[in-house]
Amino acid sequence: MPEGHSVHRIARQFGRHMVGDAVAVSSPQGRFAEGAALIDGRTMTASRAVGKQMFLEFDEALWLRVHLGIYGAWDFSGDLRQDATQRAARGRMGQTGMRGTGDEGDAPATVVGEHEDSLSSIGAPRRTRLRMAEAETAAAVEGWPPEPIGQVRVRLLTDRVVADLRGPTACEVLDAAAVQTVIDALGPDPLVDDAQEGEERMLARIRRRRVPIGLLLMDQSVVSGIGNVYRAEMLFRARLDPHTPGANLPEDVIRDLWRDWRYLLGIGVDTGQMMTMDGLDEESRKRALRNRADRHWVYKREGLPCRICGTHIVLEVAAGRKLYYCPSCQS
DNA sequence: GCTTTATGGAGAT
DNA sequence: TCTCCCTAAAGCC
Repeated sequence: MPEGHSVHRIARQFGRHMVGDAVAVSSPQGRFAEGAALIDGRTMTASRAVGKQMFLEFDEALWLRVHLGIYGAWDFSGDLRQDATQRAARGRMGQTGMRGTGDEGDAPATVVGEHEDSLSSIGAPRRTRLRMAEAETAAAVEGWPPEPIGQVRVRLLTDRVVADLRGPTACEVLDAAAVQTVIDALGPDPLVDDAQEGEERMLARIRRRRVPIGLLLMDQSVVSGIGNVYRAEMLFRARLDPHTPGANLPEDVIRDLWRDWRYLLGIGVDTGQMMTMDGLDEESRKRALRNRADRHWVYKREGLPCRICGTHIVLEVAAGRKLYYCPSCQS
């Protein structure tokens, strides 16, 4: 369940491991059989992310658009090695397979790990494999390519790497014009748009709305990539009442929101985690990495004391989504 | 075992 | 504002 940072990370994964290669495309589950046939065997030529949307280009003509929604996930397995330089640059992500669901470091059980030597008898490339259901994993690690586990909507397979997609909200093949139409409808993304131009776009889109800022930050036509976690955390960091209409916000407050999003997204893409309490001492930082409950200011902390003032964090349902905030600090 | 929950969004009303 | 869809894992007997 990704916000913008993980979608960018996934796009980057495809850029590293599949762009430039011929890809066998299939739909083990069957629900994407027609779409898969359109791009099967083509070479992947580009990988892009805008907000929570990802676009994979095949042979410079057809694009696969994927939106993961709440449940969607990509699982990579196979030979995910890089040369030494790239590997060092990638940092911890290079150590394991990757599940594109968000905080990759969150659940230790998510990654089974590398099996560098375990399959040396068949000379298989080093592979990593996601744990779906524990009992099935051992079998899945054997052989290449691995058997799809669970409901795999799309499988992208090259000589060395396989990527399985499950549970996406959107998965379709588009031409370039249709891709542009989708992108045009989206608000600015700090990793796509020029910093200044993006700031102006977000500012304009917020200032003309009477809708509460708590909803506007989640509106992908206002600004791209913010989800429920970043929404709650950004509002706290700005000490903003979520109910404030966008049009009532001073211009510099909105500019600061854009800059904070740019900042947080950068951290998220670099680390794979939604670290929203920067400036922590080392011990707190380690604790935050170990334990999701220690990672945020307000998200999922309803009823707990605010880290700043001690007031109990409030949970309110807004437009069907859970909104967390401190009624004292954010007023 | 069964129920609940999740970092989304589209479409109907 | 409501309903529905998508799937896996955590939580709760």
